[in-house]
This record gives sequence, C-alpha cells and structure tokens, in this order.
Amino acid sequence: MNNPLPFRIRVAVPVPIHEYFDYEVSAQQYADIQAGMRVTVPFGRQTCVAIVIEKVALDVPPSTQFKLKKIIQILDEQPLIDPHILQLLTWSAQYYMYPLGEVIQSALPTRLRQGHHYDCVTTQWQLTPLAHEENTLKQLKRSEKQRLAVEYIQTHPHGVLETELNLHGISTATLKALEKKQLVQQNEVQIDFSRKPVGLAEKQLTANTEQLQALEQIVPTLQNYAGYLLDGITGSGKTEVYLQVMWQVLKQNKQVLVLVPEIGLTPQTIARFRARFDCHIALLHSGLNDTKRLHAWQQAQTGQAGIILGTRSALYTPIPDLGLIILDEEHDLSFKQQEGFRYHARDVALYRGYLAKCPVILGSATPSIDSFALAKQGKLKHIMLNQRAGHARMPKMQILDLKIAPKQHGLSLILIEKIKATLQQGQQVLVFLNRRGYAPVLMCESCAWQANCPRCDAHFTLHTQPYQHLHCHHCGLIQTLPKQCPACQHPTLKPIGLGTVKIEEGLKELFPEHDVLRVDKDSTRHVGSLEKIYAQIHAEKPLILLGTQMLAKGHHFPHVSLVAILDIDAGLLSVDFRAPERTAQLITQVAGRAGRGDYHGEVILQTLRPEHPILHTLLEHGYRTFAEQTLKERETACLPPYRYSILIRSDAKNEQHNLAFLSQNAKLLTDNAQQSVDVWGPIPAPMQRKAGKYHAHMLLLASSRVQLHHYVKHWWQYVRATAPSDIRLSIDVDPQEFG
DNA sequence: AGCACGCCGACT
DNA sequence: GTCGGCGTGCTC
Repeated sequence: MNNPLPFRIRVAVPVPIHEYFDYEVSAQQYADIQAGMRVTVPFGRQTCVAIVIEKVALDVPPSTQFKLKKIIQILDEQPLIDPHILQLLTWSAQYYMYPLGEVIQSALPTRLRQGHHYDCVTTQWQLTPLAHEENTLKQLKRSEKQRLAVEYIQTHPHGVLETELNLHGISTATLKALEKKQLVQQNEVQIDFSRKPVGLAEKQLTANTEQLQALEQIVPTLQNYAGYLLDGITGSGKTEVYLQVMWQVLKQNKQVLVLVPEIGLTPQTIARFRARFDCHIALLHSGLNDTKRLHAWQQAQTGQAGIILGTRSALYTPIPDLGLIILDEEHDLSFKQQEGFRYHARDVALYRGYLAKCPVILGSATPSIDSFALAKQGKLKHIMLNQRAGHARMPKMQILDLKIAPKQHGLSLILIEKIKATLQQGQQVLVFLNRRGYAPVLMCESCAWQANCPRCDAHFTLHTQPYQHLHCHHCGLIQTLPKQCPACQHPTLKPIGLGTVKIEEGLKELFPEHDVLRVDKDSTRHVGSLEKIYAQIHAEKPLILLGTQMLAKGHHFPHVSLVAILDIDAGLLSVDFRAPERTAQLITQVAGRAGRGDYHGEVILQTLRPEHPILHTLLEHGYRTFAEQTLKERETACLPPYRYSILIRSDAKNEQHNLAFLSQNAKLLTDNAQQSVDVWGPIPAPMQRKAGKYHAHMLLLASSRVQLHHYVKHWWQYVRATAPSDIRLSIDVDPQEFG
C-alpha cells in the first residue's frame, strides 16, 4: 500500500520570523510553480502573500510537528523574482540576520507585495483634439510649466510615457491640471518589452590621460565580475569615466544600475545622464508613489530601461541584462540602512555584481576606510584620478584658531575680511555650518538653567522661523519658549552657540548689499526651493551661500572661491571610532566645492582645536594620507576593517532591566564562543534617553567573519526568543554608526 | 507583524 | 453584572 507524500512548497512569509513555512499544493500546482512566484496562503488566522523559495523534494517526509495547510492560489505565471535576485535576497537575509520574508517585502514594490496582478501597463499622455485648435493653447500664457508640457507632448503625436515626462521635469500634477482643461489625455499602454538600441544624445567628451588609463583598465573586464574603487579627487572627472564605461555597456544592449546617495538624486543628476544617452531611464527613489515605483520596477525588469538610476533601495530591482553597477559617493552613509533590515548597499552591490558577472565601480573623492582596506587587500582594484579637469587647482586650506581670534557674530575678523575681498572680486562664498536652527542651546542668564528635551538627553534647539519655538532634533518634540526661567524666574533667556539661522542674520548684517542664501532642511522643505537656490548660485553674481551638509554633497558651485568651515569640533571630539573618518570626508568634500572654476580656491577652517592631528594630516598631506594613517591606527587598535563587528542595540523603559539583560546575554555569548568573539559593553548609548526610552548597546568583534557570524547567529536566535517583551532588540551587522 | 485568547478596573 | 485595557503566544 503506497501512500504518496504530499506535494509541498517552501515559502517565505512577510513576518519577523526566521523560519520558512511549508504548504501543500496539488500535483498540477507543483508542476506549475517556480521559485520566486507569489502565492496566497492561510497563515494563522489571516491570509497573506508569500514568496515561493523552493519546491520541497518529493522524497522528503513532512514534519509531523505541523498540520500542513494548502495554499490558496498561485498569483504569478512567471517568477516575479528571478533566481539571481532571490539568491541576493536570501544571502542578504542570512548575512544581516534578518527574516527573509521581511527582506523580500522591503525589496518589492508595495502593490506587488499586496498581491496585485503584475500588469505590464503604464501611463502615457497625448494631446486631445481640442488642444490642436489654434486658440486653445493661448490660455496657457500664464502657466510656463503647462505650456512647456504641451510643447513637449506635441512632439510625440503617438503619446509619450508619463515616466519620460517626469524625467523631463514635467510633474504629474501639471499633467492632471492640463487634463482638467481637456488639453491632454492619458491612456494605459503595454510596457514595450523590447529595448531600442541606445544612442548617444551628446557627443562623447574626450578623456584625459588618467581617465583613459581608468577606461583601459575597466573596459576589457566588462564580461566578468570585478570590483573597482575609483578614487578621484573632486573635479577629476569621475563622472566622465562612469559615462564612458556606461556607453560601452549600453552599446552591447546591456543595462546599467547606478546607485547614488539619498540627497544626490537631483534633477541635475538625471539631466546629466539624459544629456549623454538616448535611452530610457528608470528612476527609483524613496519619493515615488506606489504606482510609479511599480512602473519603474517593471521597466527595469522587462528590459525597457537601459539605465536604472536610484538610491539604496534600487539595489534589489530585477535587471535581466545587468552589465554594470556604479555606486557613486561610496563613502556616503545613506547607503547603509539605519533601521530594520540594516543592509549596506555598497557591500550587497559587490555581491550582486559577482552574481551577475559584471563589474562594480565604487566611486568617491573620499573613499571609506573600509573600501580603502579592500583595495589594499586586492579585493577592489584601486584606480586613482589625481588631476583636476580644466585649469582648476586644489584649494589651499588654512586653520583659524578661534580661541585667540577676535570675532563678530561667530565669525573671526580675518574670515570676515576674506569674505569681503572675495565678494568684491565678484566671486561667491560658501559658509558651512552643520547645525540648523538659530542656536543649539537656550540658557538662563542668571542661574544657567538650560532648555532640555523632557524625553531625551539633549538640549532643545532654539528656532526663530517660522516662529519662535524649541525643537528637539532627536525626537521631534516642539515646545513654546518659556517667558522666563522656569528655575529662577529670571526674565532673560539667552541663546548660546551658533545655528545656520543665527549666522545668516550675522552675515546679512555684515554684508547688507549681498544676497545670503541659506540651504538646510528648513529652508528647502518646500518642493522646488532648492532648485531656485541653485539657479541663483549658477548666475554669475557675488553672494554668500550658507548651509549644512546638504551643501557638501555632489553639487558644483563653479563661482565659489572661498569656503569657510565654521564648526566641525563636535566631529573632532566624538568617541565614535569612525568620527575622524567622517569628519575628514566632510571637510574634504566641503573644501572640494571651492575653486572648481578657473579661480584658485581657498578654504578657512575655524576651530577651537587647531592642534588636532586630523586637521594637520588633512591639510598637509590630504585625504589619502589621512586614510593610510587611519588604517594603521585601526590595525593597532584591532578595530574594523581589521576585525569584523556586529552591534546589538536594545531599548526599554527601564534602564537597569535593559543593561542587566544585555550583560547576562553577553556572558552567554563569551562562554560559548570562547576566545573567538570579543564583547565590548554593554554600555548606555551615546544618547541614553531618547523619546523616553533608555538605549544601550554592545559591540561584538572578531577577527574571523565566519566565526563571528556563526556564534552570533545561534546566540541571536536564542536571545530574540527569550527576550522579555519590555525590551526591544535589534542587530546591526557591520555597523557604521553607534547612535 | 497581526490576531487571538485571557485575566483585572470603570461603566450603561 | 459587562466592556475593554493590552500582556503573551502562535503562525507550516
């Protein structure tokens, strides 16, 4: 009597559980199903969308522990997730010790994860017959945007894709407005699966000797995996190298994935690619709505898009003919996800390139110490670009000791003189201060009481715009200003320290005849305001540009010849072992904004710690020497990248509970792992109390990655399972920040 | 994560 | 007497 075993599939369910789940399917379903398809399954008391990981081999007996349920239905005819991506996702889940179901979840566009059908339709727009009548277009005189939109659509009588219009800076809102006026109409069209041959929109620029050498190294390896660190000083033309390698790849009808930092995906970036290549670009960033994200994803998956341009989350986009991955500004922290599934797009990108057998180029003017180390080990090929394009020379840097310098409005008099001289020469000045708001502290003049956030271990920041208020930058709490000191009733509360708004006030007073443009999260909150500011900067007119790190990222300011860095002391004093690296990158990046045109730029650095060794290394020898030294120091101190690390974070309402729980489990780990894993801590987090919770963490270090991951994986499973419910835990493999 | 079951305070 | 607070336990 043979009682055949049931047909089963193994699926990942979008819940925070590390295990896979098995379901019964019919013989027909078993034949039809492939890994990467979506199925709906009964799960507990709900039904949910799950991803098929594998078919269970027919001779494996089912576990008697569970009663096997049947799936409800198969949602896809073809695998939604191709084998490469599925492997990339399972590897990521393993490596970052995060449940696969949730990892897949975060990689899928919302609509697909909700179980919607995979329709390959997208929206296109065309003019209505009404729009062709002569006088109807005259009513658009008052709207520049709508007129431009109509003019563009006019050149495509058969309709033009909404995504393409968006890439041209024509927003969906504008199109909707025109639709209301019955001048344009939308219709749904099938995504065109065929990729058209890619053309060059603009003539290729010629490469200089260094760029040519870089190309000669990269281009012959296009058919295979290779990791490159393109280490080029600001202005050395990394982008030109990217573009020329991209052309070689696109020409072969392959696709290119370009990853940029969160803040780097601006209209200018897109325009640069559009200007060079005549091909479809799929844009993937956090600001997209569900439908647009799905469309971009499908354009990548069907092969319609030649270039896939996006931020961190675009890494898991399916790209059937992937021929090249570029990750620009590879040192940027936004490539590491800072919550939940804490993956590092840089590291996963290297693995993706390996799976897809294509090169991966990591580019930066200030490479991360980790990438430097990989280059030293030969795991990345180090390509250096040292010449600035055109006539530009590196700016000269100078340190100003704030302890002895006489100052006014937080600016030393020497700096004020230099600003004056620069403006008089008709050039622009960039003032960098990494602190928004008016002042970081509000203090009572009489008793030294300070306005602190009741929920965090932090000062309130005083804001004066759009109205006076206290704002906690850590938990977001907003309060009104007390009329007098709550402790001693003294009427005068004094702002202490400098924020961008206060400096703006000072600069306007000192240079009333010049424009002062402030660029920070507060001044650029409204859409389009940043574009307006950039337009002013590109007009060749003397002005002062003032802002936070937003200014340090990517943008070119051709008319800036003086850069003032007001306060980076916090970065010099931090206990985080990566703080020097980040500070050095920030200084170098900000300094790189100067002297890009034909002027010889100058950089002034105001500090209370003029003797700090980081500053001297940077000034006298530059970033690369700093990186070399830092590497040596890390080696001596047995820190990453010479050891591998995992950070365990926990928070709870009760401080003692939290620390006791971590200590107890730390002992468990050291008992088990013997000498191979080193535990630092647990210690209270740098900001212990945040939003009313107590935060603590401990760092696990080992010289062998395999051993570290082995021990921690088992330990973590156990800790998670046994943790009391008042303690929230998270794991961070290869942590970058200790906040 | 959901969603249930389950045991203790203020209400028609 | 109930309605409902959210503590803990499970999901093939």
